[in-house]
Amino acid sequence: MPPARRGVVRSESARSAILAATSSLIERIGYDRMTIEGIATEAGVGKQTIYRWWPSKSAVVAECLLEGVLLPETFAPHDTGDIAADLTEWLQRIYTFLRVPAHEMMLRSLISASVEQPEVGDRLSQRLGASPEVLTERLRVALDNGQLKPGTSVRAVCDMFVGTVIAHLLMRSVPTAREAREFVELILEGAAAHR
Amino acid sequence: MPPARRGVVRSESARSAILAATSSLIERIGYDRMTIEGIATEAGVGKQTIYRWWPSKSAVVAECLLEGVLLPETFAPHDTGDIAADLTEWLQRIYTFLRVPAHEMMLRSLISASVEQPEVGDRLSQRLGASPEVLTERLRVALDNGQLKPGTSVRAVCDMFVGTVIAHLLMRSVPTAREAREFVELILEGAAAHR
Amino acid sequence: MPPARRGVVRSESARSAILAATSSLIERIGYDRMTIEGIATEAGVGKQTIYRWWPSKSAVVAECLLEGVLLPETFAPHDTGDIAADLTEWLQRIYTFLRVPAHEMMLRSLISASVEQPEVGDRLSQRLGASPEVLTERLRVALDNGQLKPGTSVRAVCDMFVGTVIAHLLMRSVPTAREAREFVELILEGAAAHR
Amino acid sequence: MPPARRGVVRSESARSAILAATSSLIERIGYDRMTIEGIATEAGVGKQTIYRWWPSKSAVVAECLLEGVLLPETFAPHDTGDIAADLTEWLQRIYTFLRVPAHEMMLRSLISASVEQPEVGDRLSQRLGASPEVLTERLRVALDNGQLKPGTSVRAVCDMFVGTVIAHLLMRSVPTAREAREFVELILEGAAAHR
DNA sequence: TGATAATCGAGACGGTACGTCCTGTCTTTCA
DNA sequence: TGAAAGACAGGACGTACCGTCTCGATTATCA
Repeated sequence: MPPARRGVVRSESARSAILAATSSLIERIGYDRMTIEGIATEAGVGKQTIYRWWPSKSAVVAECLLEGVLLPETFAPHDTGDIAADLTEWLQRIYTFLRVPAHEMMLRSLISASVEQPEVGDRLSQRLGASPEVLTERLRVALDNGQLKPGTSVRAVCDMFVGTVIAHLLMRSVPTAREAREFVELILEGAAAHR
Repeated sequence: MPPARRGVVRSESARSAILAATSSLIERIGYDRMTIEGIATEAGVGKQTIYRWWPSKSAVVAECLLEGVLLPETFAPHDTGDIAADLTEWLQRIYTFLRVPAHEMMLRSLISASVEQPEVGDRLSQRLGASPEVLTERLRVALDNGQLKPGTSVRAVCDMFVGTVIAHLLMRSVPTAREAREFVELILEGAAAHR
Repeated sequence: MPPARRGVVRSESARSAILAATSSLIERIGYDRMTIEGIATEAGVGKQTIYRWWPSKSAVVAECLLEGVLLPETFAPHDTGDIAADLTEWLQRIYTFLRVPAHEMMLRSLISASVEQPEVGDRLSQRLGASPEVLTERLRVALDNGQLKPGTSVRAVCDMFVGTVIAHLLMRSVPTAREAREFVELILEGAAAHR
Repeated sequence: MPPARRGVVRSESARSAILAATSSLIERIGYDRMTIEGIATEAGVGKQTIYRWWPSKSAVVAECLLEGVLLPETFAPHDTGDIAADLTEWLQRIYTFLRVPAHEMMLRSLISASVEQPEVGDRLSQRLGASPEVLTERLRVALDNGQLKPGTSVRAVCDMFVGTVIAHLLMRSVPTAREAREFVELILEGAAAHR
């Protein structure tokens, strides 16, 4: 039997207030201008309560992403059987989301956080649907169906998708729906089974 | 004719000392931990001299990139006639560069700076060779040679290359030389002229 | 033949603009918050033009006092033959002047300047009429008339008058007309010829 | 009942270190050249800890005076029964003290501080012994003894003493012992009961 | 049923950096 | 060649946060 710790347990209400405050602040003022003190005040919590459970601002953000407090929608590609159509629609959905300035800023904030904390980057690409569990799965299905050329590196395709989204965020140029389609075609033709 | 301003002109020695100090600091401690005061001290310059000419830390970094003080090598792809070989070699050169931890940190720093200042992002991709002036040119040659399928969006290909490099930086996973080759093949097959 | 100095001579208009600006600023914001740069801007003059001719802010103020730009009225005691009445009226005139807040602040400013530059203190007491040339003269007349006891130290009486005014300025308690009269009586009885 | 504040209380050690540092600096370099940053460094304290408890440099000085950290001796006049002798000795003691350059500078510093903060002026005259509690008491005794003329304004006499000391400080002319005696005689004769 | 132990809110603390303001010097151009 | 304009190195300002700490109050377990 473990030594069975004594004393008050961690307050769930404090924890969720912190995550909510973080989420709210990152949307309103962005990651860089958000401060630990600001989070604490917004959450009605002592600063120490944050430092007790998280080592850094970026760690709090990472947990926000994990909990879905931040970026609640998950951009998983659908499966209609047509891989090109599915991916195009998925990419367009992401770009549509990014056309809302608050969303664009928030995602750019998450890139900042990723620089400090790689974990945030992982969770971010997970949310975008470009994670092993989601996009990979969809691509594997396409591979099995013969829609992709055997031997295609699923990971490379993922990286390309995530990378391009990030590159566009950094350069502040969200592509049009048409460009998104061209982009998918470009990649898929490389990976397509040449019938 | 302009009113012909009177008084001392901007000091070139102060300007270059600031850029040199910025470059040195970003390599040694990274963008986030670098401060304006630190730059001023390192450059032997008053803080105000920095604020007089640049609005922010990221703007100084942008000018460093422009001047080639930071990241002096330009990763332009060669032109041996074989587009696949050239791009592979180019990508491998970048990844080799990134395998030096100081370089990796510096590029990650530049991503941080890009979040604040889109201009840094532009200059960064320029330095990586993935700019209209360099990579584009190489791709256009390949297009003309018939090595690429007509109608291929050169910009999309560029974005993909830059994006992937950035994605790998954020996730701290620099690909091997073999993965770099696979990656080029994947993209180029999509864009290749099907002979 | 004298060496006949060449070039533009000192600009009188610049000099007077500087004194006027100093005077205006000291009235509006007080000595401590007034800056050399502020004077230069207000006077439409280069900073160096001030530094060329005066060693410090307080020296400019001293010259303002000397020129009568600042504190133009001179508070000389009259001579009606009755020394007590004359000094009482004189002191009341000063205290009436000080009851205007802007004047009180200005005089307090001049105390600040005196701490840095004793010359300002001299000029200040001169303006108040408590200088060798004015008050002393009036007292000497009273001495000769037999209104003051022989051997009275005229300088001591002056110091007492100036000192009391300064003490009241520092403690922000400007005496009433009645208190001023009592004050003169107190001093003069000590110095009065006991008939 | 007050809301019973929670959390850490004010650190007494920080407070006294600040007062000690202020006192030391004002003696060494004077009020005007003393800076808040200098005090903080000297006291081994964060700047904010000073700003948290005092609104300005002069307020810190005022508290130093109150605590007796600065100017620890109090120049109270003695009571030997002879009011003239007591006051003369008292004034001479002050002037002897002022003949030490460091002391003279310190008192001049306190005049600077008084301009900004009237409270400093009050405390200063208190320390000089010319406060309601000390000099007044001595004069009242003299009044009761019949050494002073009934109706003499004790406050006026006080103001005159303090004022003269301040005037001499500003004009950098510390009187000799003989002048101090003459001065007391001048005032006291005015207030003396004419036997 | 206390004593013990951990959490909580609050916020003071020693620090670092911010971005602004001013100092006193120096340099350039104009009249 | 004096004056305006204003850049420069330096340094202090007062503010904002950092991450650590201590306080008193509040639970929850252990003895």
